[in-house]
Parts: sequence; C-alpha cells; structure tokens
Amino acid sequence: MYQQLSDYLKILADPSRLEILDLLSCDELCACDLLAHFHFSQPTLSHHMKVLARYQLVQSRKNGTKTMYRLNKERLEEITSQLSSIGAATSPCVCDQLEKGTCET
Amino acid sequence: MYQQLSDYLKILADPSRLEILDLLSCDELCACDLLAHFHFSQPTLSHHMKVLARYQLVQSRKNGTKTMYRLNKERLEEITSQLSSIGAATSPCVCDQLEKGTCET
DNA sequence: ATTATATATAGATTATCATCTATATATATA
DNA sequence: TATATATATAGATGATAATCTATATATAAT
Repeated sequence: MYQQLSDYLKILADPSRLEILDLLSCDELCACDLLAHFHFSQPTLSHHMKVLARYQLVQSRKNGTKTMYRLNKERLEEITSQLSSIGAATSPCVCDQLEKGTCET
Repeated sequence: MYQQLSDYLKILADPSRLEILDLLSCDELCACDLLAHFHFSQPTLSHHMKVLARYQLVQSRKNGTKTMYRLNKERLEEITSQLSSIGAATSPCVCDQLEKGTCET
C-alpha cells in the first residue's frame, strides 16, 4: 500500500512530468506540441509519456501520425486523496500495531 | 515551481517515509519507537528523519537522549494542495504560453 | 514508390539515492 | 568515572532513472 502510493509519487516526482500534466490539464495535446514546450529530446518526451501512460496518469489515442494525450484527472485525484490520508489520524494509520515505549518511555 | 513540488514529492516517494509519516499522524513518537516498526538499520532511519526534517515534513525536539518527532500536517497539506492544482484547468496552467499546432494541426 | 513527418525503441551514460557497516557523540545511570 | 542507551555521521555500494544518440516504424503527401 505504501509501496504502491510511493510508486505513483515517484512518477510525479519529476518537474518535466508535472509540467506535462499541467499542460494537459487544459486540453488534449499531441506529443509534438508538448515537445515544443521543453528543451529535452524527442525520445525523452516519449519516455516520459510512456511512463505516465503506464501508470494511467494520461490516456493516449492515435490521430494519423500523431499521438494525442489527455490527462486522467481521476487518477491524479486518487493519488492526492491517498496522500492526504497519510496525514489523517484516522483510518489507514498503523499506530495500533505499533508497540510504543519498547525503548522505555 | 515544478522543481520545488517535484523535490517534495521525491521525499514522499519512498514507502518507508510514507509509513513513518503515517505512524506520526496519530502521535508524537521517538526514533526508537519508529525503528522498532521497521526492518532497516538505525542509521537508515536517522537518514530518513533527517531528510523529512530538512523539508519540514516532521519537527523534532530533544527529550533526554531521545529525539521526539511529530508530523507537520500543514506542510503535507501544502504539498497535496499543490499537487491537486496541477490537475486543475485553472490558475497555474501554462497552456496559454504554449503555442499549439506548431507541428501543424 | 519515395520522401517527409511523428513517434517509438535500443543501448549507453551519468547522477541520485536507499541502504549498509563502522564509528562518533551525547546523555543517563551505576 | 565508566558503562549503557539513543542518535548521528562518514563512507561505500548497488540499483534506479533521466537523459542522450542512433535507429526503427508508421503514416501522409507528392
């Protein structure tokens, strides 16, 4: 569970990928439009999009030679919601399983 | 801006650190109580706590030989809030700066 | 059919980081 | 003061990942 959330956060923990998602928050865009916005190479963008798609943060469709990408807002919300719950004292807290004072309080 | 959020997410993108924060969401705990819950070494915990403290995700105070840690919920909420805004079509979206159709639509 | 455009894949490189062992420091107790 | 407990630091190592160049693939247009 922590592993899974951590995996998602790893995907998001890259400034370029965050910016890609932000760009897609307005509109569906093709890879070439995204590429024009950045300074890295085309294979690098392709790699980022593959990673984002594998974790379903974006969805893609083919349109001629172009690949159109759109943000999967639900998935992003899912992640932020899980992250919020980490800080909440309720539910997924494992404090009860924790034996406090083992090192003497 | 994306760089800064990405830095925070990098800190959170570790299952052990997520679990540490979750443990601290209930209560203030000392390092030794936390350590008892994990399988990694004491220096590894010390390293994690240092990282979390550097980014102000936890706050620490000395109590005798012990170091007590507590979760900084405000900081965590700040991060989740920033992450949410990535998916929002409004405000910090850079779509306007993006010249669409440079690769011909 | 050939050429141009858009994207994907392969393989290499460099940097970062989670973890370890060994050791140091600091406090409390006997 | 000597010893035990709690934590921190130093340095090394192995794994992961962001990026690159070179190349392949697939579609559109001439």
